[in-house]
Amino acid sequence: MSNAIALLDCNNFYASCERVFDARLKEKPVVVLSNNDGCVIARSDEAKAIGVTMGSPLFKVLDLLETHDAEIFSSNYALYGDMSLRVMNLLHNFTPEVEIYSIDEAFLNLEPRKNSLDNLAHSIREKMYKWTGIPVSIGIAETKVLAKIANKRAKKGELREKGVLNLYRSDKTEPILKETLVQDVWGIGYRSTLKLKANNILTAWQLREMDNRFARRLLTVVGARIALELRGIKCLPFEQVQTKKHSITCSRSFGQTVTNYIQIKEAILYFLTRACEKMRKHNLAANAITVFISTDRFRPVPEPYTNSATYSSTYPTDSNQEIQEWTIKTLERIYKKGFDYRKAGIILSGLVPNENLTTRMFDDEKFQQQHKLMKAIDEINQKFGKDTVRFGSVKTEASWKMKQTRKSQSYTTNWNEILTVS
DNA sequence: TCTGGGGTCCTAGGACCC
DNA sequence: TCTGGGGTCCTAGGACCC
Repeated sequence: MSNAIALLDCNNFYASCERVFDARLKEKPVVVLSNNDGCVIARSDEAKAIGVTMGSPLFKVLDLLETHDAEIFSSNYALYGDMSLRVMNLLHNFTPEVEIYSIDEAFLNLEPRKNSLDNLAHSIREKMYKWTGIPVSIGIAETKVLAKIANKRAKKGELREKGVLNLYRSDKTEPILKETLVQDVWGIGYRSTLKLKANNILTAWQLREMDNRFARRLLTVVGARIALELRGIKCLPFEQVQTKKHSITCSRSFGQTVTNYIQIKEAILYFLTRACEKMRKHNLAANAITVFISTDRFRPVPEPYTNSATYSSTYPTDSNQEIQEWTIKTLERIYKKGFDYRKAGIILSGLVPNENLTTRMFDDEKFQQQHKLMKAIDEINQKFGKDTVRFGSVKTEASWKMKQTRKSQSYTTNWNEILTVS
């Protein structure tokens, strides 16, 4: 018998994290904002109930939130990352086969012993709440795509209280697929929905029943796989080992528009510093960098301009100095005078392990020295705080800095901000 | 005034080789 | 330069996810 797949999803994860450490927030609407305090990216049930929608710009819902005495937070990724780690680690107490899919979701590969799936799911849910304070929902089915649907359903209506729905070999699957709209199927986005609707395919059940060659022609192999998964045929592999990173991005919308080259360059080099730190933390080196800049998406001045360019090198490196040179060359190719820029970023790609990098034909000694220097700088900054040591060309305070005026404390990751009990 | 950021996978098309 | 099929590798762009 083929294994059952369970999807565990933390309810309203960021909002729930904030709640764990602040008793005041119980039964109050809570929302968490994106970077720059721009959009709502997480909502407690109470916030959903008063009509705050996912992704709404804060300025559009601020009145509503204040009327209902809601609590508003800037995102605190250190806190959420740490809470995620706790949840994921605990899962291994229940089953060895865990695939961490995102910060708040994991797939479990379960042997379908009779009547035990439901019990196991309920037990995970209860213990997870007791141990971490995070409420979770669990959906179970034959495949990942079906488990996603079961999970979504487990959060709805009467099932919400129980938080578990098991569709593995269940006769409830068919009626549920008939009620599920095609745009609510995992992997079917806006574009695919339009194509499916044009062909009169509106429900998950109709997608399941599609001729597979037609599905492939309309939606490529991606869509064809989803259709098969809906039939209970596993097409998406269960991946326990974390696959290696392929790219590292750092980008921001600016607090205000930036016009001059010097400031754009400062911002870009700041992003580069952050991305390189992350890269070395994962023991990686890059051989390519992409730089992109863009005018305001909503109010472009004088007209829309977005551009990007990539620099590829023969040798991968993990040295800031070297990548900085690539970056500046690349930025010069796309920067145009006379535009008000609102967003910029960089992507490091061609990532390889940074141990035993190929010996260079020229300047190898210089490169090895830089490699060691970077290691030393990272260690100092780790110990004494971000940017204690930095390159002279990299500024830390500037007009493009992020707005974050509503951040909670780093309860779990910073000794100075640990929870106080009185 | 105010509208996020970080990823992956797939495909088509170009460059190049035999 | 043309004639031809078959193959790989790379990149830009599209689509989707959390």
